[in-house]
Amino acid sequence: MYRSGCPLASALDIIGDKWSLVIIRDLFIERSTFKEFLAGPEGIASNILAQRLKWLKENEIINFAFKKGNQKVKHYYLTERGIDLYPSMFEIMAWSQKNLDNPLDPLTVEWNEKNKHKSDKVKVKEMIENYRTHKINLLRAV
Amino acid sequence: MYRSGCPLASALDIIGDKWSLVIIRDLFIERSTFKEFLAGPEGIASNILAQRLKWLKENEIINFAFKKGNQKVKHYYLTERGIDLYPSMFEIMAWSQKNLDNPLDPLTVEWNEKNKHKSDKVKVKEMIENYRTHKINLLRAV
DNA sequence: TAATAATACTTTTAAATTAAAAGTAATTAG
DNA sequence: CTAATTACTTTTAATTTAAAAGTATTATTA
Repeated sequence: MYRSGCPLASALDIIGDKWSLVIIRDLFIERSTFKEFLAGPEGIASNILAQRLKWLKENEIINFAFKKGNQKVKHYYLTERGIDLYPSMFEIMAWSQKNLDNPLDPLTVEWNEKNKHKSDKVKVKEMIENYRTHKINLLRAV
Repeated sequence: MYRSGCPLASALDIIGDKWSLVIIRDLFIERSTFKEFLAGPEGIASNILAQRLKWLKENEIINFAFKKGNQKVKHYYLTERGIDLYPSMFEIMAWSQKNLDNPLDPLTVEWNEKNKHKSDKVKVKEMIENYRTHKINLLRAV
C-alpha cells in the first residue's frame, strides 16, 4: 500500500494530493458539512469531495455524525490523527506566506492580525484547543 | 494561477502532489542527480521526474549546476525557498511516524537513533545547516 | 399531509495527468 | 574511436480529475 518505508512518502500516500489538506483546513475553521466544503473558495467538484471524504474516513483522519433530530445533515469532524496534522499545516502556511507571492484572502489577513503577538507554538496550541472545544460541542449535540 | 488566497491551498498548488516533496527529500539527503532520483525506493518514472524537476525549477525551489570539467552530470540543489520547506517536511514525517503503521526504512531508523537525544528544533536546524554546507561544497566545485 | 426544497451524494462523459516502456542526443570514459 | 553513461523525450496505455447533470433521502412549508 505504501510506496516505501520513508515516513514522508508514506504521509504523502495518504494526504499528498491537491485537496485532502484543504478539506482538513475547512474542518479546522469549523466548516463541517458537504455543502460547506463545496462552497469553499477553491471550488472542489462534488465527486472529488465525496471520494476524498471517503478516503479520509477510511484512513481515520475524519469521521462524521448526525446531530440529534436530524438525519439529513452530516457533520464531519477530525479524529485525533486528523487534529495532529495541524502542526504540518501551520508550517506549510508559514512557508507559503514567506515564499509565495499570492495575495492573502481576508480571512487569513484577519487571523494574522488577531494573532500577530503570539508565538508560533501558541498559535498552533490555541488552534488545536479551539478545535477540540468545537468538536466537543458538535458531538454533544449528537 | 492559484486556486484561492488561502496560503495552504497556494502551497499545495506548487508542492501538493505525490512526488515533489519526495524529490526535495532526496536533495536533503544529498542525492543530486537525475540518476540518483530515479534510483530512489519509490520508483518514480523518468518522464514524471523530468516534469517535476522542470516545475520545481520554474518555481525557484530548486536549481542546478554542472561541476567544472563535466557537462554531462547535472547537479540539482535546493534554493533558499526550497531549504525553507524543511520544517514542513519534518512535521509531516513526525505525523507519519506517530500516526501511520508502516515499518520505517533502515535509513530513517538509523537517523532516528543518531538524533534521538536532540530536540525537534535542533534536528531541524542541524539538517538545514548540514544541507547548506553540502550545497556550498557542491557549488564550489562548479 | 402533500408538495417543495435541501442535502449528500452518484453517474456519466470528457479532459488531463500519470505511468510504463522504449528510444535518443550529448557527453565522457576507456 | 568506440562503447557506455547521463539526462532526458516520445509514445501509448491506464488512471485520475473534473464538469455537469441526475437521484435518493430527509426536512420544511403551504
